[in-house]
Amino acid sequence: MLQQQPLTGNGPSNGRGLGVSGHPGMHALNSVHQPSQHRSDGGDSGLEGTENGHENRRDIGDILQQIMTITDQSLDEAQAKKHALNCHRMKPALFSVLCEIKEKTGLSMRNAQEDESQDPQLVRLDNMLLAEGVAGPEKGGGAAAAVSAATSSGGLSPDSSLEHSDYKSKLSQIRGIYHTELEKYEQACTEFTTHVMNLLREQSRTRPVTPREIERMVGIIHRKFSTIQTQLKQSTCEAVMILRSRFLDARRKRRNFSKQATEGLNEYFYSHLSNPYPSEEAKEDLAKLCGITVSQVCNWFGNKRIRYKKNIGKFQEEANLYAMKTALVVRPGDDSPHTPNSTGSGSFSLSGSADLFLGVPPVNGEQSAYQVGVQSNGNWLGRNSPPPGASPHSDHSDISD
DNA sequence: AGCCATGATTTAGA
DNA sequence: TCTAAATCATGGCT
Repeated sequence: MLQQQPLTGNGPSNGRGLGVSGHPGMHALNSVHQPSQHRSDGGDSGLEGTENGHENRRDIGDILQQIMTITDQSLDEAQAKKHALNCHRMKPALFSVLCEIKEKTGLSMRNAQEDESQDPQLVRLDNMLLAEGVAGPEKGGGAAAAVSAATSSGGLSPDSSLEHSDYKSKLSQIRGIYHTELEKYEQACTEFTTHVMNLLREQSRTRPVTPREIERMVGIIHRKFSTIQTQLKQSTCEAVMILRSRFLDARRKRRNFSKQATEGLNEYFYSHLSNPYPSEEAKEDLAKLCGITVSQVCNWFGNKRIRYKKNIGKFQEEANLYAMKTALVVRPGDDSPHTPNSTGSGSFSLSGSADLFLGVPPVNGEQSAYQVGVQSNGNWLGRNSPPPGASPHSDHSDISD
């Protein structure tokens, strides 16, 4: 590399100043030019101390002169000069001077602070897309996780597999669009970068283009495209969120339980009418039996209790129906206490015997056996909350006492 | 469309 | 944390 020292700090330039003194970085050039005005001075430090140094300074001054007058010449002349400059033995020196000047100009300052540090927002979006199964590997992952989360927390019954596939297909649609767009952007980015790099390479024949400048330019392009990508990711996230909220919003997708499930729940309810508070274990059994979640069982019992209590008369018929049903399968003499499903039979008939102490369907609108039994015991209908430790395990005895 | 049934959610209390 | 009670929101029937 050529030494730069002799090119700077050499006193005032001539009045002509090469016509470039207005440029922010051109004071250096002025200084560069200056030696040409004092060619005979000699005796300076560095290169100036040698014959070679004098020679170099004179050459650079000549080159700059030529550059500055180039616009006054015809195109052919200019081309010839350009060629001459390209072939000039001092070209590398001038080139490095210009590089140094460029280094100090706006481009280097402007982008200094833009240097990469991962955008936290982008990281968040990436993580979310990964979690949702939009980004990352195609199979399993987020989509399946979202679906399983939906079933476990939202309480969708297994027969909502239709919705699952719907959700999956919609998610894969979003995924498809996302990846297509992402690919497009990446391709465009690559193309554009290549184009710009070619352009810079082309320009590097006539002006100094440092690798760092190319790097910065590429950085700028990538940042621009990354902004677009962020927007794409944001939109994708929004789409997934909307899809998810619709899918998970159980209210929106409320489905009545299957007849079998409702029957199972009712059987338990009416056979434990004196204390319709299933234990945790019983809830789990019921959930399993009815193909619903434990929380749905809780909801159902909560609703049932309050609605039954509010309008016992309305539920009389239903109560009688289940009383008959249950009575039919009661085994005479079987009074062993157990949870409904402890036998694993899938029927609540055995435990039902406890509350069927009257077991007789009422005739034409009279108070039902359940009603009499429950009220005479002053149980849950008369209180605001269940007794501490209320459990179906103990409720068998509280009526027959 | 209107009504009722029903599953889910919210709020307050113990 | 569980429950009662009120309320919301949807399904399904007429």
